[in-house]
Amino acid sequence: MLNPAAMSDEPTAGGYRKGDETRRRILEAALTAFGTHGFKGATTRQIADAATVNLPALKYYFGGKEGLYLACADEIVSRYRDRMLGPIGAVQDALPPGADPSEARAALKRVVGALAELLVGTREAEAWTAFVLREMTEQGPAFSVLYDQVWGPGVDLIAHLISRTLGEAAPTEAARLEALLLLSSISTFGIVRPVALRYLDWPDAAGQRYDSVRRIIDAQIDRLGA
Amino acid sequence: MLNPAAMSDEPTAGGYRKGDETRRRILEAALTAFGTHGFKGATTRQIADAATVNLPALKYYFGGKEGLYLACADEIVSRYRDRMLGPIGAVQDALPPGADPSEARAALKRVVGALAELLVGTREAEAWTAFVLREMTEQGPAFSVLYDQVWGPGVDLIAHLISRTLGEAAPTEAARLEALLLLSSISTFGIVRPVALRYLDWPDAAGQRYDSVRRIIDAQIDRLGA
DNA sequence: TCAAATTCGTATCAATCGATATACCTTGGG
DNA sequence: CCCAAGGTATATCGATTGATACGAATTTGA
Repeated sequence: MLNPAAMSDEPTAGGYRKGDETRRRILEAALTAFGTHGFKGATTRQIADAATVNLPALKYYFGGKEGLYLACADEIVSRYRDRMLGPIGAVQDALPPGADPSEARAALKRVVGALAELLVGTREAEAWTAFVLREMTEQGPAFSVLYDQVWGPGVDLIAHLISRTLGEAAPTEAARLEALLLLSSISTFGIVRPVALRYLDWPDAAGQRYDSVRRIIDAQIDRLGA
Repeated sequence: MLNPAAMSDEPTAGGYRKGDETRRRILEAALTAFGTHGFKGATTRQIADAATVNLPALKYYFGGKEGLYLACADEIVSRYRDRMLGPIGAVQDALPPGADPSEARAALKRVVGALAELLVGTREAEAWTAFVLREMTEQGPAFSVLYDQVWGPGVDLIAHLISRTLGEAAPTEAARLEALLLLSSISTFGIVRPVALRYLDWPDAAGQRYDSVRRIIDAQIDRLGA
């Protein structure tokens, strides 16, 4: 086969090893570049250079710039699921329909905590968050997949947990708004992290520092419905 | 004079009237374009077309694309001041050093409310918010002016009011973090407004709708220190 | 009204970017 | 060892972009 990009999303099926590794390097470089500079701001040469491959490799593996962009979106969806589906599933299992509001509050803390750790605590997620938020703003080619697979479900889940925390049967408009604002604050803190760290005089957001963020968010959740 | 861009930031001094109007049209189009698509994403032809001028007009009035970008940053600073300096001054006048925490809380509500109205309630501010937040992320040529004149003072003020609300003499790290998260949630709601409105089934963010946002933020402030 | 300053429009250049034609090297099954 | 499939590298094309040379049109003050 001449062009892996024409087949399924997964790495080359039969598979020489080397190709998958190259593919991964390109994807990694593209995530950073697109996240930092946006679709138009990132150039294919920049990405190829950062991945230490030559220009045609991008076409070879992803069919072109837009294909690479969409592959990045899929990768973000995949990584989001890898990190969040566990916590989410555990929460839903531990929260039967008739559960207590206090249990819902604890579940909300767990989910939001996991999300905050992902978005605020890891340096790599900076690019993903910027990528997703940018796509929510510009509504580019990857909008629908990111909205349907990441943003929408994320807000829905948090809105649902908030509403359960408040003792409601189903999310009210206020609960959904509260969920949007909560998710927004975490997302943005992820994006503007360099500036936020500079403002707080923090060298990084690891360890104890990240705990401060989590403590504040937990306090916000504790005060829900007060 | 051949090139107004070479002189002071303000509209042509001696001044033919028509030039100022053209200059304003270009600036308006550029704010929208840069806010929506970023520095590289927006093209000079696009901006010229939207402003119904020809291409060389951009060089004539702003010296080039980057000059126009910086002029946009200055314009944002200027508009931010026009809308916020009033409320901010009123708050500081009404809040002497020995004031009660409850007064500080009311002041915080007024300032954040004014900010929320500006960022969430007006459609034009969508571009400004996107512009500022993008610059905080990418740290482009307009970073320092926006950080020094808008972002930094804004967070500082809110942190200060939060700390006063909590009865502290000076902002602690927790207060500054809380301020960052509060400002982040408002900013992002401004950026992703189209998506947020779609999620909430709102046709727009005007009137009663905007009141809902304000009510939630007020409730968050009420719960501060609880 | 006239001349100077200002503003606007046409045409075009040079650089950059995404894409690709084409040939060469590498890998692995037989 | 061979050869087909997989992977890499060089060189270049066409389109777009920011910039600008140059002159025409308009506005202002005397």
